[in-house]
Amino acid sequence: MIRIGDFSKLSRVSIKTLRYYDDMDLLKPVHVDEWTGYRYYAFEQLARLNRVLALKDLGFSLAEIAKLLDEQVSLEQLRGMLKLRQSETQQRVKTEQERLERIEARLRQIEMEEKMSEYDVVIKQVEPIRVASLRETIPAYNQQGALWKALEGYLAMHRVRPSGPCFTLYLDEEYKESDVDAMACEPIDVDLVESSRVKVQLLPGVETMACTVHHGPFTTIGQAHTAIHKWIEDNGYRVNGPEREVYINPAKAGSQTDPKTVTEIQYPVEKA
Amino acid sequence: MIRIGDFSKLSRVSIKTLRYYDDMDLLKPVHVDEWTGYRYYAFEQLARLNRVLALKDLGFSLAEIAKLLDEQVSLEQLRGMLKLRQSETQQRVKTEQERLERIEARLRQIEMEEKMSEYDVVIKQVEPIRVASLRETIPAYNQQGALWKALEGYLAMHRVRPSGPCFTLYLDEEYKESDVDAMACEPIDVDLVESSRVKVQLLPGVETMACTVHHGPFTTIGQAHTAIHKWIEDNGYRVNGPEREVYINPAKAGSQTDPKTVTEIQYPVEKA
DNA sequence: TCTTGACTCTCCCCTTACTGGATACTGTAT
DNA sequence: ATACAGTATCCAGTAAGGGGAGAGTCAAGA
Repeated sequence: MIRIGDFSKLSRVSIKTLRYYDDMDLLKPVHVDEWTGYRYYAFEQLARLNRVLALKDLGFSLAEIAKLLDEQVSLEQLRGMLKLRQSETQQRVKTEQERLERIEARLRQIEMEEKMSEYDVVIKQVEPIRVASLRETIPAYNQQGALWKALEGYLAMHRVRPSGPCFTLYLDEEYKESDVDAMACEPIDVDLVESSRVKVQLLPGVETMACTVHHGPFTTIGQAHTAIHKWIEDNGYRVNGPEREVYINPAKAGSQTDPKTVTEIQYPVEKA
Repeated sequence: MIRIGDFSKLSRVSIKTLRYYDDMDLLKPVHVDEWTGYRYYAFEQLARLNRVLALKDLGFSLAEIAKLLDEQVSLEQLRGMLKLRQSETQQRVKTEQERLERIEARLRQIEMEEKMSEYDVVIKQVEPIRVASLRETIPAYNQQGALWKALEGYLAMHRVRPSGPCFTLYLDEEYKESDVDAMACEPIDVDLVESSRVKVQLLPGVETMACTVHHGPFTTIGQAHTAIHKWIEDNGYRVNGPEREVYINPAKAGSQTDPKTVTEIQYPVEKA
């Protein structure tokens, strides 16, 4: 029987860690002096400690290891736990590799432009949402006035108030300067009768939505779209659905030049 | 100005997290009511929050992000931080991939042998160590008696006591049944004069040493060597130096059959 | 036998980026 | 006036230990 310091040197595991493993019931000393509290270990315990370290190295938590060692687990269970470990580790590898891609994209970006981008793009999950919508082909992006007037008038008429910020969906498959297929949406909580123009629908959620925020007048919103497109390409994504413009802080009276306007641009994407 | 719940919904960041970012000085509300403590945010703050999230996604800690955002950092510094992030992330990818290999090796092993191995192999770092040594070609592994008698006699004569467990180094490049080139080593702290047979030397440290523990008589130590060789091969390593047998709990009087014997087998390895 | 220095003990705080809960206060709609 | 949703602060906990304080223990030399 040897004391903790010697056992620590033999195993090259710190004293703190050994005491912690004692507390966690992972590796109890063979004897603890009743009066002094000194821990005494046996040489044979090195084998168990090695097993603990080996399992830790495979990615098991200490709680799992304690379970593995003390309730003797069947080979089938062990295999299952290893498979789980395997898939979690694969997931982590993937996550880190994607992070690496994003870092490299950032580095390329500052090499190219000699500055940090104005727009920070973040991937978020968007929940399904119920909206009152009005879809129409409009002459150009910046001519949505009539659309919103009609939709808001309809809601007001039915005494329904939106439950969140309104947004436009752009449904063209590709970029168009004119004759834009746009859908104005107002999120609603309650029921609402439809009309020939105004439809109520549940927009499906989006798992991976690339989002960025534009702060400034509508006239410059193209910059945000450009930045997010660039980000999507640089980071190995691909657009796979209609984008949204969410009017977080809408312009006064639909002004095109109100500098206090805040808009979130959202593109549904997938890994290319 | 909006309240924290609405800001949370807009940003899809939890209220708890927003309060935490306030505490951490990452994102202060534009206004805090003096009487109620209510936090009020402005729409414009979404942009900063997005920047925080984007940087977090690149792997920066919150403290680093706070620094990045508040002390405006030069482009050069930013590039440096990104490079650092890059190399750390590459390191993590590598670590996780190696872990994956170990998991897969374990899975293969239980498929093959239908049981968990007796021996758990762990990679450890071994410090440089000063030893008194006696090197000789001996007839077979299990005939080290004379070697140890001579070395221990010499130490006793000079009133020097070993500072740790003794071990044997096997210096043959390949496996040999007979005429084994072995070196008996006793770690020492103090100075010691050399003799024609006994030399004092500093054994260099080993970064990656594959270690396992054999618990049982010497006669069965071959199993441990077999197991560790298999592990080394299965896990994509290669032996790159002389192995050691460390006599953690030496057999009584050099007995070959003492069942209480504990020996650690150490092979210096590198990634193949 | 005494002393000194090395060891060991327990207890508490710290790390990261939050989450959950308890309890109290505030704001708004009916 | 009341109910209820929203918000506040404070405390505890997470994984796997690391660092340090203050007190007790062990072994060797004088």
